[in-house]
Amino acid sequence: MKVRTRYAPSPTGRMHVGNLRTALYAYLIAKHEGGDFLLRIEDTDQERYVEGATEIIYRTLQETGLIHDEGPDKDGGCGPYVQSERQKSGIYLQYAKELIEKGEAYYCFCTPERLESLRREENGETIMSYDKHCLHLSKEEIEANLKAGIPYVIRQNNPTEGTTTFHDEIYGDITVDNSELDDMVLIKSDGYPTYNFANVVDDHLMGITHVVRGNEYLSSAPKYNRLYQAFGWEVPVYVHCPLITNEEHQKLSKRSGHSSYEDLIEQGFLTEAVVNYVALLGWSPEGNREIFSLEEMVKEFDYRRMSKSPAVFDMTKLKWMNGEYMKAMDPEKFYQMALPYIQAVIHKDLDLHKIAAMVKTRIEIFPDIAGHIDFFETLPEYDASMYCHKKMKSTEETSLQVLKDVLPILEEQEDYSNDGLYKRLMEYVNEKGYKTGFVMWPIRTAVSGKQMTPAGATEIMEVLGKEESLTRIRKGIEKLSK
RNA sequence: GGCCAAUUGGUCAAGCGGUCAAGACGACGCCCUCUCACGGCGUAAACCCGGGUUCGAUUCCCGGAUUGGUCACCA
Repeated sequence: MKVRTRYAPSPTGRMHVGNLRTALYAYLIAKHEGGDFLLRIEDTDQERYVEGATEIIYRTLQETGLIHDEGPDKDGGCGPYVQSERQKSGIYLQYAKELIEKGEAYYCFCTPERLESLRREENGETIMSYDKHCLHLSKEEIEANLKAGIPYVIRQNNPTEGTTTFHDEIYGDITVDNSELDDMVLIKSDGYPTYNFANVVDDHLMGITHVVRGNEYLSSAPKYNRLYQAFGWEVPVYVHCPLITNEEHQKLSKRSGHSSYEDLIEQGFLTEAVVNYVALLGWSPEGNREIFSLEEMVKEFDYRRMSKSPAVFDMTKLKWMNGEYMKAMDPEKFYQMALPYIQAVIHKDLDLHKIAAMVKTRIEIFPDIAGHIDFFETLPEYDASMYCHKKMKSTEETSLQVLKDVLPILEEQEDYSNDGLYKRLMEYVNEKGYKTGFVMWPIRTAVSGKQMTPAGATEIMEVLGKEESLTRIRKGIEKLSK
């Protein structure tokens, strides 16, 4: 049978990295087997619906390369793929009624007030379990209530004795007492299905073979089994993904600042790196490789190698991985992407290609660029003590001497290419019997005003050009002469 | 609190009864070097705690501890 998985997000905002990973795994499981990956929009909660959120979903899937085979915009014969549209056709109510016929569900007319009285507080958490009050309503009472237009929901009728076991590919068999199974709402009083119900109905109708979802649904999974059984449907393969947490081992929240894909992109991360990194949180390939393109992941992915325990989202490692992608990137593409960050700092007419190349192996994320190249634009204020460097054996005195020696040489020098400058300066170095750094350190300091730079002295001068380089060196001499 | 799950270095993780317990990030050190980075080499750093089972447990079983998830007319 052809593998079919789906990603079924709610349009409530940006795509959380946990959701992104779930979507990724669903995609990989399907594609690894040559199956189909579908997109279904679960918008049954009109209150939480966020304008534009559906577009974010499309865009994110597009950018990350998780291309769906079927979805609202790609009819594969299982449509509609938006739950609110499916709802209009009345399918959920129809299936719920089928369950009522079978005695697996029942109408509930309980008021919010009565429900409220069922709540209790436990460790600051409000918890509630329904008492099957309306299960015992007579046929006549139900008819009367319905006729009177009293608002109702439809609840699942779960047994109170025995146990239910369901199987998860990652977590194995999980058995719970049926007494733990609450009579969850299937159809809300507004006529919309709940997530739990719509999910089961739609997954079945759309022929989903592997249900890939977050581990937070693990505890409600037994109820799903009961639903499938009640319908007499085949239970799909469940693949629950371990949680992704923040550094404090708490569920990633919007507050984390890096909880969504778009947050990360705004922070200067590359899509490929984010996808690659997130894939490795909760899954490990065979062997020691860590850098994978999406295509390579499709080939390698085996959900049996997923882990059960939650993983901390480690920004430090993501940054490292991003740096790896930066270094591996095509130079021209890197230049294009880095350009806005460079131009935010450099307004002079300098060779931006060269500057981009300098910075390529030195940054992890794009915003790092500014701190590396700001000195090209203007020479920062710096202290004369910066000329002292014990390893280069240079002091303020020796630096002054070197700069004075070198100034006329550089004034004469016509070829301001990196190679040309280096060659000429090395002549001076050799002539004097100095160490290279002894001469280069003061020059680089004068020309950049910084402790560290993304390039050597001569390379910087090449970009700065003769005039500016000389100005800065003279300024250095002046500073050291005081 | 009930239920469920998880538990290997700071983090991601390999391991699936016998290993000096992989690898990666990070940290630290060395080399390379016109600074910093890149690159190369290396060091430190872990099986939550008890009981079993077994000739032998990180690995299997049972308890405990800890952490997390869940207990909505949200998904």
